[in-house]
Amino acid sequence: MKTKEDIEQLARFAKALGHPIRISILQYLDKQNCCFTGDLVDILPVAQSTVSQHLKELKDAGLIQGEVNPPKVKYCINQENWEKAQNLMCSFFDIDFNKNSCSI
Amino acid sequence: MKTKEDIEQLARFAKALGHPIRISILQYLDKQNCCFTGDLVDILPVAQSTVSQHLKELKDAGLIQGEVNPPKVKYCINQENWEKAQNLMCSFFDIDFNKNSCSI
DNA sequence: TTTATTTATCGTATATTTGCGATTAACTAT
DNA sequence: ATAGTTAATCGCAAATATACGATAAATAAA
Repeated sequence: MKTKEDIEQLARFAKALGHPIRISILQYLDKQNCCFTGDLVDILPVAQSTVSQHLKELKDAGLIQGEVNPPKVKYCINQENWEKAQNLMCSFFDIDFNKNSCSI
Repeated sequence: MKTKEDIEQLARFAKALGHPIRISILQYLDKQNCCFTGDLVDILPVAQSTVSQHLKELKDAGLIQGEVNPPKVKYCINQENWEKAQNLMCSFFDIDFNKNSCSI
């Protein structure tokens, strides 16, 4: 959380998290590991095109990735960026990741 | 991160964090403990009215609070909601707060 | 080839966000 | 009472976000 780049990256991640539908999508993906667009359309209270749009935003933010499996698309968390978001957020909130180092 | 309310609350917090200027403000407040609007206007690359607007959004989200000290206004982090945001974010990212319980 | 399935994209409408200068409000100090 | 200081608010413009139905693309199945 020192550099301008970190601040901007954190803001981008946070912005992507700034909608209940997108939080729900990420939560579901984290739980299920992966899923198809259709699975999300089934459980979310918005139209299919709207779900697609939110998926695109999460993908643009780098938080998820899609694997085309025609005619379906399988979405997963992008682990690398997910951890990056985690780290930035923890650093921002002063949460010490090494709390559990517990070397006695 | 179970209820609809938690999801919506987290999204509100995240949305408030979704702009570099607001991240910078919160970071500064966290570091300095408190400060006046003018201090922020001095260090941020936007107009005074724009800073005020971002402060209003952070206040509306509950992340900061202002104490009128005419003609100045002193802003601080709202600790209660700050911790709430921390908790929601940690729970969302599956970060165990009790990692440091380390009871041997 | 036609049909069905799934998802992205387009076009559109509406709402929200962002940023600015100008003004107003609320005080202090003179 | 007047002037000065600080910060919020207003009015505006431009950009972005949100949501939807309709359409298109890409493929599998018939």
